[in-house]
Amino acid sequence: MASSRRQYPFHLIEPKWQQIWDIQQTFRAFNPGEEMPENHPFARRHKLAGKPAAAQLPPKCYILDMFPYPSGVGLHVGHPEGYTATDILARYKRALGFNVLHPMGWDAFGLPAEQYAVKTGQHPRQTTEQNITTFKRQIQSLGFSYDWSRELATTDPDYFRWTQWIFLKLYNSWFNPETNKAEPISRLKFPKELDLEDIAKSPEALELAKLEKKDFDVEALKLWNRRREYRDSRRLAYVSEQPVWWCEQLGTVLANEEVVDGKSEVGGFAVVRKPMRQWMLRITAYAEKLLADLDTIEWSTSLKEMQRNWIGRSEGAEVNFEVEKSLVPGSPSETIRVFTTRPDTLFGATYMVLAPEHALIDQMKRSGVIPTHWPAGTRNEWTGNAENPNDAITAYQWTASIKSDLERTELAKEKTGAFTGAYAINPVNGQKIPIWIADYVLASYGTGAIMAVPAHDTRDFEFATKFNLPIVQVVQPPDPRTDWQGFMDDGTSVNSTGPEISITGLATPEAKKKITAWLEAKGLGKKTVNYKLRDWLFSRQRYWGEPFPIVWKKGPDGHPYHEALPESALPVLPPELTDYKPTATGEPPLARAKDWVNLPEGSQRETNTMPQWAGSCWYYLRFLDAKNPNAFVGKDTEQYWMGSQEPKSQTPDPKSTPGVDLYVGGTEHAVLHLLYARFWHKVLYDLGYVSTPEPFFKLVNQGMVLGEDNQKMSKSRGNVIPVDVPVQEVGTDALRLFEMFMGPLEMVKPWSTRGVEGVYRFLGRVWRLFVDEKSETEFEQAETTAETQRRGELLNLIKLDSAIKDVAATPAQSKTLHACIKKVTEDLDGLRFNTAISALMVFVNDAMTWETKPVSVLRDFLILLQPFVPHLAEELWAKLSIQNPTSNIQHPSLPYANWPKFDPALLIESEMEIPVQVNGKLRDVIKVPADADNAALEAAAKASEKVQQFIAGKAIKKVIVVPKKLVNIIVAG
RNA sequence: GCCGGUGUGGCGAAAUGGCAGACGCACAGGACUUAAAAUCCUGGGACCGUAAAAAGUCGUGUGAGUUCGAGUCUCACCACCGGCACCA
Repeated sequence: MASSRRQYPFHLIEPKWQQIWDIQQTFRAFNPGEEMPENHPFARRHKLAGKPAAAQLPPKCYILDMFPYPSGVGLHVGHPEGYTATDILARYKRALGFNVLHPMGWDAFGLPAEQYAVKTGQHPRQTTEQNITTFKRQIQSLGFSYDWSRELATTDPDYFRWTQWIFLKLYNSWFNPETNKAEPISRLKFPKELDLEDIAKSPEALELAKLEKKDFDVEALKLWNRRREYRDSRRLAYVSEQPVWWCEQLGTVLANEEVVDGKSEVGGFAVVRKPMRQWMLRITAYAEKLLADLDTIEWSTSLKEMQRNWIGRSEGAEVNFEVEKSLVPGSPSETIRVFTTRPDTLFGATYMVLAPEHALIDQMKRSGVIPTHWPAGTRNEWTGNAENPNDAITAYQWTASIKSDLERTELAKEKTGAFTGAYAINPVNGQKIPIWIADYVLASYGTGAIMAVPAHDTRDFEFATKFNLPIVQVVQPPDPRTDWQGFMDDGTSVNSTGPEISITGLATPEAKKKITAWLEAKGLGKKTVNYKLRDWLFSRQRYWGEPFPIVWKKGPDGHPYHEALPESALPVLPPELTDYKPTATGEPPLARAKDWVNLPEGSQRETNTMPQWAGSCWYYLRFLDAKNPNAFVGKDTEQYWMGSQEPKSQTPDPKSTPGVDLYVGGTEHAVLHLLYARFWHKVLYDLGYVSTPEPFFKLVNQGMVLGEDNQKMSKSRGNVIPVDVPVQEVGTDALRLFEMFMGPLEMVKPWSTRGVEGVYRFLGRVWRLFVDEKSETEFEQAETTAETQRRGELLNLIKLDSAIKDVAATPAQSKTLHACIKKVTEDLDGLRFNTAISALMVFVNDAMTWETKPVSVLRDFLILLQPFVPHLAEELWAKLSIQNPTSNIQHPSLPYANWPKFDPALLIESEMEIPVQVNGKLRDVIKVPADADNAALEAAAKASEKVQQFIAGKAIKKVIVVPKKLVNIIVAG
């Protein structure tokens, strides 16, 4: 292809316009109150030059891409798909009159730069900056209309100081269940026993006493400690010692969301459960809001479903089972609390299972509920090889603890467990049921304990079958032929009558209601909602991330506690290191910087860093006000860009939506970034820092672009096409156009080099629709001899085709144009880029045959073309303007030219072609006047010769006439 | 296993319940050219026909249904893609 003649001089046109846009700052978006340069095309379009901008700005439109992680490899042709879609929309919305915010930045913290640093000693900042340079060059070569003045990187101290600031807001807030929102921690009410009765016991008094007398009130200190613990345990950012995912190869802990199939999402390394002290964010407090508010936003069903599944809400009941009293006199009674979604099956509970890590197990050992010998009548398959219950439990707990979760899930083909020797009492019928421990019950979900109903739960059924435990039917399937064993759906309760309560004969929903009410009345349980969602593990043992604005101190009794740094201490910069590995003792790399860690007054800095997701949780807010030194975003600015606004009555009539108007990105962030960002946004909303409860009003996932071989693009397959290749060979405009022409945005679709050439040919046709062939030949000859730096000017040699005249359009030409306007406009509104492009092609195919080409028609066409193919459209627009100055005076800048409005009157035909069917089969197409009434249509249809062949001599039973559409004649026989 | 999505020519794909295959790729024929490239014009679902047409029949994963009429709506099934997966 390289040897063939260029379709048009894109190699000169594209750099030329990118430079003009850059110098003119064409796509700079203006904030309320910002001064606008006199000659900026946006100011001219909206007549805002020299006026106070605040009140005058047109409605906003915020169009956002998921900002990339700048890897060293650069972009391949799959990357620009989403960027192209948003850019087309941004340019379209500008033409409609919106104030469009379309920014780009870098999600730049991350593991690859750090791993490279460990290997080579090169500072991650240096690697990151190099990668950003590469990415930026490539993205800029694609001609997107980003406002680069708002560019940001999450690794900039001016950025992450506000990430740390938001962390302080989380740290200094708690979730008040009464108001159902986050509130400052200062408003936390202490329980009575922790209330300060005596000012002398206040922390301040305590500190004074300590300093002056080297002595303190022990009681006051205890109270002070307990108050602090109480408060710290309720913060939205809190420290917790609990089993977390530890990845040895990555040298860090990971969040639930970052662990896939028992392996790290990054790198696919093994992960193990390990109890560690970690920072957590209380996302579970927002489970209900995160779920409910999905109904208020326009996301794809599949994406919403993914979030719903991840949040995993289930309604059910908690039920208390008394453990059968121990033989030790005077020992306290114990209760096992279980969660079930099927309280209606309570009569079928024939045993109980505790997770191996359940805290009650140790307590039961201590209280003697667990017997020292196997109870009489214990079956052989229940005891295994263990001498006594204690040994059995200890052995099983040990086996379970050394299993990784990979083994626990992947190898769990067969159920395992151990009998504790103890029994519980089923509250509905007083029956004694054995208590087991088994790792198919997870400590982290519900109460960590279950009542097992083997008749109506697959897992319980498997377990009961293996260990020979009783299986009792309590639900009758609606269809009597269905086997009740393992029947899990709704049916009718049977065998469900006890001394105080009966639900026999009730349908499942009623049975649930009745038994739950009874449990509540007896104090034996209550209606409960459970979520799969866990709190967000928020610390990482890494170097290249945001340090926590937290220090650790020791109380007078030596007890460590944490404290937030003041806002004035932000940003907390990471220390300079030469070695980026974790320490030999397994501490994070930051711990190597002793001078940094140990503060003069004796406290120590937190050495964990935040996860990569922190920076991306709020970057869309920083874009609004990227340079603001005083706030993470200015209040008026936030309200303008994120708040919903009444549509202003002007032409055109744009409407704004709350939050980001359009967010486009890959589906890989469904339960990571998109859930975390919603969570932070809701906290900021509760605290009054943002105007909307949801950040992203409309979200579209672009489908993946596969390699030409229909496989996902990857280095190992060797099918990766870097963006630079098509940009060199056919230009950015052709690349952009093909990205959108391949098919619907959301679909997965394969790359096609031939296809790119096809749209490139189309652009050549557009070019030839406008330019004079002779002048182009002269240009080409001049180009071969000209010096490189003068070539850009040679474009001026190219003249417009002499058929382009400043004359009125013929009716047929107007019709072609307006059909195109209608289709492109409607398709852009529906994000159907591929069909919009086909409409542009239809227009060009027709216009190529015109003997005279009216300037006004071509100008409107260029406005339609401009969002897709901005460089070529600008070049042709400029030529039209130069050669037809009078007619273009009110259109100085193509990106801000008014989007044409389609006139339905121009599309009305005088004659129409109407298909005629006989018995539903097409037999003829007849020409009729457009205003023909039903009777005339019917008569014309019957008069058709072809139709006559099928209806002659037959009885007409019925005639269906659809005005302007079709006639269908139904005949007998 | 559960949830979501998608099945239409050789290929990417279009079609408010109303002419299936717009637009493009690939292909074939022609024009221009010494020739090629580029460009322009023409053709095209399959089958059956025919010198060539016309006419006809069948066609949107499979099978049923609703309807004057179904790619589109309903039910059942099959295949592929994505997500979740001992979550009680």
